[in-house]
Amino acid sequence: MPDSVHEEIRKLHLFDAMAVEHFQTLMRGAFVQTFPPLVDLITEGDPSDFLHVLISGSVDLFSAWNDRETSLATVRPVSTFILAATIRDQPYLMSARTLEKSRIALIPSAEIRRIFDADSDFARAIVTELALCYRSVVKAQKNLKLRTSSERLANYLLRAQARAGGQAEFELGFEKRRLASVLGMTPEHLSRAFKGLQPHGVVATAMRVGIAEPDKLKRFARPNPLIDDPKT
Amino acid sequence: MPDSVHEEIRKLHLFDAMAVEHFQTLMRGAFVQTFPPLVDLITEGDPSDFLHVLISGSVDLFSAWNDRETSLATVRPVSTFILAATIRDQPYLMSARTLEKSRIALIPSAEIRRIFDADSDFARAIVTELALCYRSVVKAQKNLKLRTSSERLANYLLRAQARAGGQAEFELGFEKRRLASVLGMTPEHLSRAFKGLQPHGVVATAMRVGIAEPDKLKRFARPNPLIDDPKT
DNA sequence: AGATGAAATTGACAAATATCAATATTGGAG
DNA sequence: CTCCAATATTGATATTTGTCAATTTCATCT
Repeated sequence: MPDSVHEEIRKLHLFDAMAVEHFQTLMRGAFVQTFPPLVDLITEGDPSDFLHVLISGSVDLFSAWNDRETSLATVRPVSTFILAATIRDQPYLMSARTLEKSRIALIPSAEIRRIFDADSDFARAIVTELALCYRSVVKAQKNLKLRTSSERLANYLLRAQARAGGQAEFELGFEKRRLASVLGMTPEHLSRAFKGLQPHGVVATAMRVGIAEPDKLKRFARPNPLIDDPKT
Repeated sequence: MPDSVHEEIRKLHLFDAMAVEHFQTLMRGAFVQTFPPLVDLITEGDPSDFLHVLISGSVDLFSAWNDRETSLATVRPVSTFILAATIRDQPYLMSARTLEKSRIALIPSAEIRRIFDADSDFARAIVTELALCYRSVVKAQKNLKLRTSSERLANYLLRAQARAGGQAEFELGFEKRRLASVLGMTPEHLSRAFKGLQPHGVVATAMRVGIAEPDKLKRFARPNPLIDDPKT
């Protein structure tokens, strides 16, 4: 594995405080692989053999049951995924597939657990990371249970706009069918939801979205930091 | 705070490995209070001043937005709640209220964070606890996004039966209106969902539920350990 | 035991969301 | 640049879920 990747992983909050020798141990057992788009990386129910670190590209975390399937989250670089399964040495709860060509570092879970026992700085970093993950799922749960689909879309667009730097017009970033799944609705319904937001100043063309009057949209969306702010 | 309570808290996985002196420090700053039913303990958005440990009774974790409200979980003794907010020193994401008369130990969050930095055994225990919490919310999310309300009810009943020791008839444990909220539906709809499960062998009378033919119900519910097993 | 108020159920209806089929659009491959 | 296949949209309709009002059941207090 090239040193530049080491450095990038080391920069992650999860790894930046641990002892050098422990980090090197982890990296010795790890390897980097490049995957084409739409490759299944892990399948829910499988044993959690590797902690994954997404270096570049993007990954969809999803789950299936009884012929239905839903997207639970999108992983963007540089970050880890399926940390909880690794820590608990339990099967994955979600499946993962690449959305585009992606470079992923794989660190053996057994090593992670071993170093976790030996390095308390690493253990503390894991706590912070897990608490953050936990809170983000709680927010997703509130979003889903307390809001209608249009409200979820409206708030999603406001968040996407903030992520894009606050400009009035921005790229949607991924396919509408996946957005629909993330938001918990069908693609057809999403299409109509976009239309329903037109009176609130949303202009959607292909992959670009414009928010004419953010205040107007906000009056409809009623964003709330306890649901929508990824930082808290 | 009486010693018997110390012992009970000490028995919790979260506290059973930490150094004695650290545990005692925590207990010195802590206090126990008894609350009547339906008392608001915490309100989402408030700073997380205390880690709560439920000694007896039961507590509803819920959230509100825009005049709507939903139950997210029920806490049963003996366990902690709002650990993630405490660790991250961030506002609570959920509100909490007692469902019945409850005894609750309150441990100052600042102390928890201090000992967390000093005691690596404690830090490790927190990791395990958080990973468990995280996975349980992911399961709840999958339950909500992949299943219809009848399917959620059916699987809930199977889990409740397992919790009650597997007997054919068992107590529901709490009000149907709250069950409805937990399952993400209205009380009226829940009432109809119960009826809809009659052909699958469910007999519901007041607070008691009977499952005549578990296999029949399972064929409809299709329980899945990656959603329904609280242990994995 | 009877009265009382909350919770649960039922019925009629409305809204939200999904499904299916048809058409339009779009982003790439050659 | 054009065609192709996937994606997105639209329309019509079905299903699921929610709302409101009326009624019944239940638990509890006296």
